[in-house]
Amino acid sequence: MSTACDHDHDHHDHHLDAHGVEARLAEARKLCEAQGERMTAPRQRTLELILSQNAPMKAYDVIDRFHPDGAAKPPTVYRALGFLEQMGLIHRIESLNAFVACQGHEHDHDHPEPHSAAFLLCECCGQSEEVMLDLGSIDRKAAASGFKVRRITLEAKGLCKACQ
Amino acid sequence: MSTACDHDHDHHDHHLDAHGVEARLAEARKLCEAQGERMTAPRQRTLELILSQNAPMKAYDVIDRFHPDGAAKPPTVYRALGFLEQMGLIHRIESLNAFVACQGHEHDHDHPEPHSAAFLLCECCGQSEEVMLDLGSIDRKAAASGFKVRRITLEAKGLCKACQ
DNA sequence: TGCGCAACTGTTATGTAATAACATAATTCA
DNA sequence: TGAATTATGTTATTACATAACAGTTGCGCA
Repeated sequence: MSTACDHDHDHHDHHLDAHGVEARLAEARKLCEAQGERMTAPRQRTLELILSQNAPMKAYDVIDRFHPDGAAKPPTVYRALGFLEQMGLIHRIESLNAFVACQGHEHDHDHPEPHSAAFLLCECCGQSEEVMLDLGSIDRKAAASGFKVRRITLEAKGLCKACQ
Repeated sequence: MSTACDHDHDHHDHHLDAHGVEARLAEARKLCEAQGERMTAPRQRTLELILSQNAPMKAYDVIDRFHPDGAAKPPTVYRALGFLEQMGLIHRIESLNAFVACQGHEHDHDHPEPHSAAFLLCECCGQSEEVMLDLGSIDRKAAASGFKVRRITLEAKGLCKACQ
C-alpha cells in the first residue's frame, strides 16, 4: 500500500476530535429518526469508530476495536456497515476494501441514500478526500451505449499535497 | 449480484469465438515480445480463459478452469493476472473482484502499461463495457486540492441496453 | 559450452474479507 | 397482549489474496 517515504503523515485534514465525533453522531441520529430508521448501538459504535479514523478503515479494524475487550463478530459489523452505507453516512472504497465517513457537502443529507461520490486516495499516507464531480459526461457516454447508470464508483489514486 | 429478470442474457456483444480468442492471443504474444516480456504458458492460459468469457471473470473461476482436470494453485493465477494487468491486457474490476480483457480502443497498445479505464457494468446480465472518458475534470478537481492523480478507477453500475 | 544470474513457476501454508443460516431478542402496532 | 417486523447473537463456512521458499527455465557472457 504505502510507498516508503520520510515525511510525516500527521496532516489530518479530516480528523475529528471527540467533540467533532459526537456532533456527527448526533447528526446521524437525527437523520435516522427523520427517516424512520433506528440508530442502534452496534450501528452507532461502528460509525463512531469510522468517524474517529482520519482515513478509510477496514472492516476487520472495526471488528477488532468494537469492544474495549475483544473483537466483535463479523456479521455484527458488516450489517452495521451495510446500514450506514444505505443511509449515506459512510462510503465503501472498493479499491481498498475499506469504509470512510461521508464528507459530502452538496447533498446535505436531503437525500440520505447511498449516493455516488468520487474519492482522492493518497497512496502514501492513506488519507482520502471526497470530492464532488460532475458525472454528466459519464451519463452521456453511457447513454450513447443505451446504458442506464444507477451508481458510480470513482476512485483516483495518487499523492496528496502533503505527500508529494 | 443479478436481479431477477426474464429476458435472455445472450446478447454477447464482446463474445469472441475460438478464432477471435486466438487472434487476440497472437496480438498479446506480439505485444509481449515487443516489450521484452515473456508470454509464458500460465499467462497465456489465464488470458485465454478471460478472453473466452463474455463478462468479467473471477480469479477463482480462472483457477477452477485452468486445467482440464482439476484446479490450478491460486498463486499461479494471481501472478499471471498481475502480469497481464501490468501489460495492459486485462483490467481488474474493483467493485466485482473480477478481471476482464482490455477492450480499449484509443491507446492501441502503444502504451502497454496499466492504464485507467472506465467501465459500464450491467447488474442484470453481468456484462461489462469499457469506455473511454475524458478524465480531465477529475485531474482538474484533484489539482485544486493539490492532489497528483496516478490512476483512476471508474466503474458505473446499472443496466445495459438489453436488460432495461 | 557451461557458469551464473534473473525471471518465472510450483507448492504449502496462511492471511484477509465477507456471508449463509439459524437462533434469540427488541420494537412496533393492531 | 400477541403477531409481525426488524435487528442482533452465534456458529460455521465461503470467497479472495498473498507470504515464503524451493525448484526450474531462459539467457547473456566468460
